[in-house]
Amino acid sequence: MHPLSVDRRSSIPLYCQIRQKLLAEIESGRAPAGSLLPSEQEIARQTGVSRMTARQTLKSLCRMGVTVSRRGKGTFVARAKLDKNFRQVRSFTEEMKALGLKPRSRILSLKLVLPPVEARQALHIEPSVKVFNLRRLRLANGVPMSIESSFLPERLYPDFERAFHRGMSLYEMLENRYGVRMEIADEVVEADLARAEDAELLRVAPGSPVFQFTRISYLLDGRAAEYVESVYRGDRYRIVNRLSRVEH
Amino acid sequence: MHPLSVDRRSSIPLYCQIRQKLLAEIESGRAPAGSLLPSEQEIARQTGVSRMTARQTLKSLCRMGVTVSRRGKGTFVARAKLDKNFRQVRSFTEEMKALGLKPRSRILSLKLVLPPVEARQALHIEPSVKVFNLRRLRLANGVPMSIESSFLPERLYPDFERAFHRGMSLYEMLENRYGVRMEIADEVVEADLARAEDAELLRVAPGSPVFQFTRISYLLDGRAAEYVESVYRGDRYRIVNRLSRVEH
DNA sequence: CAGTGGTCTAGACCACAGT
DNA sequence: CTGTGGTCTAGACCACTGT
Repeated sequence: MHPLSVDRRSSIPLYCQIRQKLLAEIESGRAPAGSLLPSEQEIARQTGVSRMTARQTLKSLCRMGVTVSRRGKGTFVARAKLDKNFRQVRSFTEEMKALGLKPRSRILSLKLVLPPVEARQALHIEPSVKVFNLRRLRLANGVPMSIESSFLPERLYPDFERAFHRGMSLYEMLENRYGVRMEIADEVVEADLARAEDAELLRVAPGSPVFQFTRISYLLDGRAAEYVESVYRGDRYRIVNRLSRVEH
Repeated sequence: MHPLSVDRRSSIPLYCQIRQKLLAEIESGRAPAGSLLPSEQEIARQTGVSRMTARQTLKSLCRMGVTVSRRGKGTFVARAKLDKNFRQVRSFTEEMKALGLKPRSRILSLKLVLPPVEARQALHIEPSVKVFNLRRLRLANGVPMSIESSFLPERLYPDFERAFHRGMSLYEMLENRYGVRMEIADEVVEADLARAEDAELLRVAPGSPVFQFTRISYLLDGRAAEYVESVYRGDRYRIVNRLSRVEH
């Protein structure tokens, strides 16, 4: 294990600097799965930070799923980190890039519509109020991956229909143009069979296995700002998750 | 919002006491989604704890997905907490109880076998070494939910075949009898169609949508201690997840 | 016993948001 | 400007693990 050190003139928080060094040790294989990381005391001694700061480093790694800590024993390296993080709000674009794939989208339709009842309930919208419905086909390296149907309340996104163009990142645009930032999202995943029209777009046989995602995104003030239904190809997509024994 | 207080004679950590009170406010509806919780300073003032302890309370709620914190703004209540937590290592029994369902199991088979190649690779076992294979049908309120096939290395669990009986919790037994505790697990979920023999056990039509779970559980020292393949009925099971904007 | 992480204190300075 | 959460310090006592 390389000796640890920090740069106190840097604007990067000390615990982040130390975390980066420890992550480098782990990713390089110098700290393999099951091995013991330096203790809080030891990190504090080597770097000159206080024990609370050293502790913050180790807790952070623990929450990332990279390590496991046990009182009286120490902090141990867990298995190699997984490529997909199921816990974080991410756009399709971000997710595909993280997997090393080239994302692309095709807009299937963009209309102002009366929302289906599920979207209306999720968005707490009165009957007869219209919302924007954006349907897109999502591709990775040119291969169809999913169909995404977003419902966006009109009052939150005035003039959306004209402002949104192909190739734009929806989340970036909502944040930059409307100052709307999704802070948290609830997602439900179901296993289903591809319906004929979806199958055609996804280029799979009708009745093929698919994931059905339903997502409701919320703002800081608790308002629902997006309702999304997506169909993912079961043969090209998998959910990966790391579980911890304890609730942090 | 009720005034906060703590009992310093209690053995429950102060931040947990405060967290319980805040959770009660949220669950009762007195602190609805989008409302502002007391600030760190305010909690410290009301309870007499230090600001760092008050802070620990709010960070903990944030990590549980109950709140969202923003510098300069405060800590806001997120939507009602979801019933299933996809992040925590849980047995089928624990999970069903959390959903208010009555779990039951039927042992389909328990044999010492040469493991399939996937299990062998996951468990890092040499060819020709045998492992225990426990196959169980899982039921909730009497309705078949899933088929679970666990592969357990013989050397970790001597005499397992004779010690394990129906009705026992596998995880409890592994911990109590063998001192083996799964600290972390990696899980992969795929969408698939029910094969004929699984469909019969699950009482669904062949070709029905199912979730295919693959789980590898690890000990503190990084050793793989369990490889599990499960098939869940797609019509009775759904994955629920809460996503946060930030990586904690 | 010494070493580990878990909790806690009473301060400090900072970046950011809203006035 | 005040108030918020984010980072950080230099101590403290505790529960748990190993020898």
